[in-house]
Amino acid sequence: MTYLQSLNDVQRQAVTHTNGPVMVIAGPGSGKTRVLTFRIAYLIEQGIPPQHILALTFTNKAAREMKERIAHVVGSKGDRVWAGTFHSIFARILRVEATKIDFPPAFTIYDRDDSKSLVTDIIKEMRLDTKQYNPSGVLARISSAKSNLITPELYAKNDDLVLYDRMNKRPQIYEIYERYYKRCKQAGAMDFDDLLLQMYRLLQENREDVRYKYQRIFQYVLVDEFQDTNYLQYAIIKLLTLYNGSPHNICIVGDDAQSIYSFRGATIENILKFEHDFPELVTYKLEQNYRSTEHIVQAANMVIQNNSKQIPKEIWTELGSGHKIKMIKAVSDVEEGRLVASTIIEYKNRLHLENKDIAILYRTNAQSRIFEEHLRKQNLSYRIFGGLSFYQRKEVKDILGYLRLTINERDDEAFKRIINTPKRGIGKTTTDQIAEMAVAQGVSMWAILTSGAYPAKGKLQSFVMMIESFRQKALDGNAYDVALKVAQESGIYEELRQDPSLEGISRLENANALLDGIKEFVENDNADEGTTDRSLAGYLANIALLTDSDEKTDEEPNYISLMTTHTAKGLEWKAVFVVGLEENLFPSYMSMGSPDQLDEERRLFYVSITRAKMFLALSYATSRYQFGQFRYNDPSRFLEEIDEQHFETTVERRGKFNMPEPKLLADRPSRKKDYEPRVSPADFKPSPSEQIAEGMEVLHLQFGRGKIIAIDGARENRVATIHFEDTDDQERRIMLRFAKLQIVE
DNA sequence: GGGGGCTATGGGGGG
DNA sequence: CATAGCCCCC
Repeated sequence: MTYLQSLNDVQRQAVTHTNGPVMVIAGPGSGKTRVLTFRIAYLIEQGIPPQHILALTFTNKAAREMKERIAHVVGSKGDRVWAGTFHSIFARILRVEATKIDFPPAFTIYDRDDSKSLVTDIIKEMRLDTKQYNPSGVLARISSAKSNLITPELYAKNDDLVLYDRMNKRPQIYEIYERYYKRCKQAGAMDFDDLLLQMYRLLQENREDVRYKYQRIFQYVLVDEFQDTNYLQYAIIKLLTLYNGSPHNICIVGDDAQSIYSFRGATIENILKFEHDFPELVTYKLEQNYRSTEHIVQAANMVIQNNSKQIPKEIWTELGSGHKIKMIKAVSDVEEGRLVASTIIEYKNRLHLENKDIAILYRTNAQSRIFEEHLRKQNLSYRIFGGLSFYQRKEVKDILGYLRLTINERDDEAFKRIINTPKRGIGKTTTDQIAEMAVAQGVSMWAILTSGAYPAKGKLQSFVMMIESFRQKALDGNAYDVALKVAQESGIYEELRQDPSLEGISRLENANALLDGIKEFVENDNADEGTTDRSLAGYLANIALLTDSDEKTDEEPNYISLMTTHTAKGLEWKAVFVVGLEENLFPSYMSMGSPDQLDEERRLFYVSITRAKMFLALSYATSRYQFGQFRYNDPSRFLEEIDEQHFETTVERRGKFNMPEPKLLADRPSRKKDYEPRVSPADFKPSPSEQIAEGMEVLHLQFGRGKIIAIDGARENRVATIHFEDTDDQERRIMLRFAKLQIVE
């Protein structure tokens, strides 16, 4: 057990305290993954059979890393540990137990697009307005209800929820939820939340035999990133660990300061409830940071102190004071891209860093483009994580749609996707009629075609026969055989081959890559991802839960990483650039309204800066193109929370913080959420910028009515000084090239 | 009834 | 800047 010697005292205690409830509060870089994996290895060495250990994580990457490191210590028997994401472990169990909760074993997993399209259909069927009942918003309500274990029946009976919806002029959400729930069930489909909700139902509802079975299997339960669990996830964990006679062998690991997923229902309440539910709990705090040098750690400590609620702890490091934080200021998003790219080149030369040592972290995916352009210009190789996943590309989803309908004939979302893809002359009118009949009769669209309810003649007949031939193939062939037949006979291959454009070629490559992936899956008997199910259904379940960051790449692994701050959690690099540090972007304008949400943005910033081992650079742009408009934002409040002793350069300061190009900014920082248009966009007709002159009265979408006091600069660079009476009587300087202004007659 | 092109609209983070 | 809805033509 030599590995135990590599741990510090607290880490070792957390590893070897195996019986009873344990909570490990693990600061950034404090060796959390080591503790988790060594704990599992230690359990196995103590004689606990690996198949009785359950380790739940939030990402596939974390699960994979854990499994690899367990295998490193205990060898191949580590493979039998139940280690995976909540969603993948539950999907695996649900597939085995599906019939007990009235789902087909080959149930479909609806992704976000499927869910959204179904919700949109339902809203339209109910003859409601899709603007008032914005599908994403409705889906968010449904998702949040599910995460809080509120079924459609409970939703309708819940006064708070119903009142809230009524106040928001969406009183029928409860009914949409009801219909949505029924339709998923009818389609033999589960959305991401259902993987949790149905798992709960499986264990809870009159299924004592099933519950006992899994309580017996999972004798030791570990939960990573516990601060990110929602009410429902904790409810499931309790069903597995909190019962009469339970040894309470549960270990939760997390850090309240790194809780960044409340938007998907995560609640810090779970930590408080955990202490209450398991009173004999023993807590260990990992406070020594082995990742970053002092300026970074202290800056992080300072930032997080501004949050009101937190478990007291002080992160410290022995790695020396290290380098100070670099501040990069740009006048525009484009300049920010250029400066970051040139700083990277300088770092590489001066500090001998490689691409793989460097990351650029941004708040929103939309920011990636500019950095991408500049890195390419400088011949720096990079990889963008997140964004459109491989499995979300059209050509890939089309093939997957056929495979889905092949194994689950009730999968209406797949049906709608492929009925006329590629074009085979079955149009909207026909599809709508089939869909309408299916809803009216409470059966699947496929059933409408095959029961004779809708005469399947000609093109429809051929479609039915084609799908049936795929089903036949699925019976006597493997997943790859079916996929190949689909690609060839559906017409997808043909269509892609006929597209000679670069984009078309790349789409054909994607289709081929998908087939290769399926082949690999079929041939790989080692069950590396904890899946022993090599069937088509097994394949589809597996990839439904993969994200972009899980994909393998052929490229040599020496690239600069670009990803969102959320995706970066759990990762580390020698040099980290956190970019776009502006009010309304980071913190996001969506979070400006509530202190709780601002605290979460701050935790996100805390997570971001603690990814850096040696070099941290923070950047912002005073103006950026956003939502089709040039906008001016103040530097992020988070920057002011770091003491200037931690910054590399002392710059001329304006108040606490220096603001470049002060002339382009309003007199005082305007930290207001006045992003509601002051002028109705429907009535707004921007005038050509050449026509705008001194003395005119103009309208601006955000700032409202104003008078042009002066114009200076020439041609493209004309800047108008405008006095807006609607917004705090402020004067703003706006570049006419970008501003959209309407002249008032 | 089906297909293609255009306009309008909305836009956060993820399994 | 991407997708949905709409209009017009076949």
